[in-house]
Amino acid sequence: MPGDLPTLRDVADLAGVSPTTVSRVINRSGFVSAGARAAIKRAIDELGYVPSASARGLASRHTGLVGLCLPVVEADAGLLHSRSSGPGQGAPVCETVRTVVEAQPDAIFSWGGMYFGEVVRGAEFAAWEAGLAITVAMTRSPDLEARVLNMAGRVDGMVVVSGTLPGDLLEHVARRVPVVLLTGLSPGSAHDRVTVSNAEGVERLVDHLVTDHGITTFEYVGASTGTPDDDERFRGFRRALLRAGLAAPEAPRLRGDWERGRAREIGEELVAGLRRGEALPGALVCCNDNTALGLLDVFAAHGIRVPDDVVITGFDGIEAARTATPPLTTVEQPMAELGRAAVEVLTARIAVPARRPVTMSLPVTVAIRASCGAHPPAG
Amino acid sequence: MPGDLPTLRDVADLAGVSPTTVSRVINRSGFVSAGARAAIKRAIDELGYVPSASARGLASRHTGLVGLCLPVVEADAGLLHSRSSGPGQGAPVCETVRTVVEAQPDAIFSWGGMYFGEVVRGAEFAAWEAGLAITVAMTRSPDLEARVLNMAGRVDGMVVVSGTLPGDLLEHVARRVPVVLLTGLSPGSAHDRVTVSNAEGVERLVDHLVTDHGITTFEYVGASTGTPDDDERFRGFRRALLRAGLAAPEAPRLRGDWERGRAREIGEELVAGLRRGEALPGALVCCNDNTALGLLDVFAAHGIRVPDDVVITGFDGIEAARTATPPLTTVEQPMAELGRAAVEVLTARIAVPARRPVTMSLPVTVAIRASCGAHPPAG
DNA sequence: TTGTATGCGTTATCAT
DNA sequence: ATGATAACGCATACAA
Repeated sequence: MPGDLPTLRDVADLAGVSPTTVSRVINRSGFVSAGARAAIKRAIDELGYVPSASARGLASRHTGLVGLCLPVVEADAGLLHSRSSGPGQGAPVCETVRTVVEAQPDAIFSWGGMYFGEVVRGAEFAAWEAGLAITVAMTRSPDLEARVLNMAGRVDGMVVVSGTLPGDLLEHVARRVPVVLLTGLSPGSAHDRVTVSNAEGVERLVDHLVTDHGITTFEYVGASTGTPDDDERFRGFRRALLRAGLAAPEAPRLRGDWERGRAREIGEELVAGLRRGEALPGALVCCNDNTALGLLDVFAAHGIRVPDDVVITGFDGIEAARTATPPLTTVEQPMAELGRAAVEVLTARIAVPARRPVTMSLPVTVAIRASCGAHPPAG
Repeated sequence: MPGDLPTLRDVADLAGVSPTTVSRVINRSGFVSAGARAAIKRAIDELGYVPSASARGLASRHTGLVGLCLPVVEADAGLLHSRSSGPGQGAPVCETVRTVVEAQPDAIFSWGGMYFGEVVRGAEFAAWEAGLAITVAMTRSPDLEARVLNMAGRVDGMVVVSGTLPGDLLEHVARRVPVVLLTGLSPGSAHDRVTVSNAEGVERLVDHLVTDHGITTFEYVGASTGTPDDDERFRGFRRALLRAGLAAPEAPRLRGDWERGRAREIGEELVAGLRRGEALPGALVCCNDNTALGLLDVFAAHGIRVPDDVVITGFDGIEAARTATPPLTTVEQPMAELGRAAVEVLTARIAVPARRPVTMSLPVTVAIRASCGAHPPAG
């Protein structure tokens, strides 16, 4: 068939050499005469030849691709809902301009405020450095298993944000390709892992609250039980309090679900308690920024002043934390570095499959801002 | 070899059926008895079988992958520079916490302020809906050609942000897979294209400046010559002025390069001119937000008040535009929608290769904010 | 430095 | 509903 794509054999024929020789120049294996190389290059762009990754992968047993499994977050479902007629029929040209005075007042951007976008960027960077390409998927519900296995069959290794895959699926995947778990540790698991210093971060943050702001009563606002990152962060919280000789609960007494919506409900309950005469703690240390921002929303609505009436802190360092009112004191995770580190650990694992599992913990940054009572840096 | 991965044939043997039948259940082709299907499923997860995408792609002649070529932007090179020892040897565990009072004062995030992150997100969404996966690459310099062709050989189609690939490379790629150009039109090209209403957006914006703010003198701050998007935007600028009966230049008299850094230099020149007695125009209409933000930087430093002394507007709608001081009036591009639309056009093209090229233009939103003198919405 | 032969794991075609 | 068989396009021993 003339409409067919040119193959390596076509190039070889046109250049008057054997397929092997063509393969050699494609793979830069050397041992090719200058003349042959030139003839082949000419043939390649005369034919517009592009090597088939499928055939290469099949023959060489590796693909040069690494996969990234990201969680799907709150706003993602709601976004991108404005279905148009679709590009299927004809030439869909629409020339419209809308004018708005203030766009997306409370919009929560997806990918966790581009939070995971940063991870992708770091991962892409590391992959590029290693001569690899990346494929990305958000693990959405219908058909999750088929799609994830599909990715597993396509890559040399996968980075999985922990918690995004059911355990059995994860193990199925891991039987085929190396897996690096990102952020969050399930103790005893046999996989490589990249995480951040969750406990140490919160510990330093609380130290600051105790030492520099003299706060003595604390409440931790956690996520649902059994979430490794949350557990770690609470551990740091508790440790700091105990070291300071303050009372510390055995477990979080307030629990959200990482999301701003649920945090608002918790905020409302706190306000209701306040109305009943229950005092607010000196500080509410939240498991993440979204939770803290939700509380901020509610307190602002009820005239409760932060940090004057209560101090609020977060964890993550999402963009919205910096631009919140007041700006949020938080523990910043190096998201891009996490992505990069995960891919670096993965490539190391691919190179040496037998090496025992490694855990890499990245440093975090405590960002002191107004929500804990800090004054803006003197101009 | 026992360390080898199980194949479809292994599954067939264990289930006591032929490879064809196994293939049928994997591909949901139907025509398989319930008994056979059950036996096969059991065999699959007993063996931990995962189909090889390479083999599938080779046999079926399509991969279920679409590629995204993104441009590499200003800050990307500088970011991610903090090389550590690398995870290569041993277990690299570092537990550190740094404390900062205010992080990244002027940080320009990469991916154009996550600008292209939004595109990726939209593309991933559309791909997912179509049962496809995506692979992403920033087209970095060393080895660009090899890497891009690599992607081309791996996918069923590619979305290319226009301007990121040299023309001959683009054509090489396009000889093998369908290509959709994103944003920016090179007239006469034979590819599908997705863009936004550049001209209309700026036109409406200038209309607003003329009608509602009574501005009569304008200057357009463009990008380097021959940039399609910039040309379009200038066209809208000029059209609006002419319609209003105002003087309009034939071409931009001020030119940056899309980046904040160069924009600052332009700003300095403007300030120098002012010192020499040249008046500022009523409004500086910029080709993009970064350019506008650069001007804002310089004017703030020199005590020139925006919008009182001069009005500044942008284009794009990046996050930094919303949080700038003052918030920037701009034309917002629907980035995620662009990504989605591009992939939708691509899948349509893959389905019907012969159809003639389509151009899809997405509506933009004029976001009126303080930098043009608008008052915040009444509470 | 170059060529020959074989097999990678799946789908597709054609039978049955 | 199921099976046999032939590609698919390349890498990789191995031979020359």
